Amino acid sequence: MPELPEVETVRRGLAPVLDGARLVRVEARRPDLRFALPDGFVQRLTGARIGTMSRRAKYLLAPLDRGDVLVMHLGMSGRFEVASAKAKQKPGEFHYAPSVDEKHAHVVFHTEDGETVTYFDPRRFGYMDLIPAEALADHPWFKGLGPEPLGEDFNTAHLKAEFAGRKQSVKATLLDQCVVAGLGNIYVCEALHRSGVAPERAAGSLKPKELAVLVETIRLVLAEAIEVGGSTLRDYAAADGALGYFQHRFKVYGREGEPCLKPGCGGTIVRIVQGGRSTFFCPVCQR
DNA sequence: CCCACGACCTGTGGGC
DNA sequence: TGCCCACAGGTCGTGG
Repeated sequence: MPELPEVETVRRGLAPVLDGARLVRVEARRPDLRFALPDGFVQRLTGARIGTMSRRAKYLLAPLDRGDVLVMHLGMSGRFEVASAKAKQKPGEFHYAPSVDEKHAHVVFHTEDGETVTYFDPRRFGYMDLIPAEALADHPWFKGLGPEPLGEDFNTAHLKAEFAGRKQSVKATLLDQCVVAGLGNIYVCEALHRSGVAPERAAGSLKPKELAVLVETIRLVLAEAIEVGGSTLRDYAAADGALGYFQHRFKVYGREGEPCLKPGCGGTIVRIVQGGRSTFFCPVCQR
């Protein structure tokens, strides 16, 4: 479920292997993911050294010493697996089974240190591109992006300005990456539930107090998810090297028909469809 | 300009 | 057991 917390968790899992690493071999096992891989993808990466892995919204960024930035988006089903050379030396502790999903292993990066990073993506909604560093900010994928929800530019004043006069539902508005960058279907549902705001409300109808609560709640929900991802990341790393998915107990998402977990609420979670996507909420405590 | 909706692609799980 | 449909974390383009 690659929303911001998952992408951040993936970044943290890849950083120890890719930060400062030189790529000695790159395999593009098919010419395209969601979009065609850029011209010379393999050649432009082979021999390049990666700087420090970073993240913007749901994009992973690997800056190269040649001036390009390798930009990666996980789409719906993208994930990485790391096969560590060191890990292979301790077969009792680590076990990597590269053939489990060979069919969807679309891109493979080999580092000078003997590490292998494999990108899997069954649905192929993910994508990669090489973009000159100086052109990143003006690139269509990044130009209109809203602030990072965990940064200081995301605050009540920002949300007030973005929500002002909007008739669109607050659910759909929060999914808009131009309003705030990195939220997805799950964490919007979770943040609205925790804030006590009904998803069908027009964004422009939220009161200042509700906006303030929403800002703080979004931060909390994402920060907690990153924390969970961090601890799960250690488990995964110890188990099989897979990155990108982890367990999380959600309060509303996927809980249709189950009792609301807000203390004293007593409501039942319902599922509706907004913009073709499922929204889960409690009609009792979300108003 | 704003918004709803279908498309993209494949896998999985539930119901019959 | 097998088949068919609904649905799945995200964007992007089209059309009203």
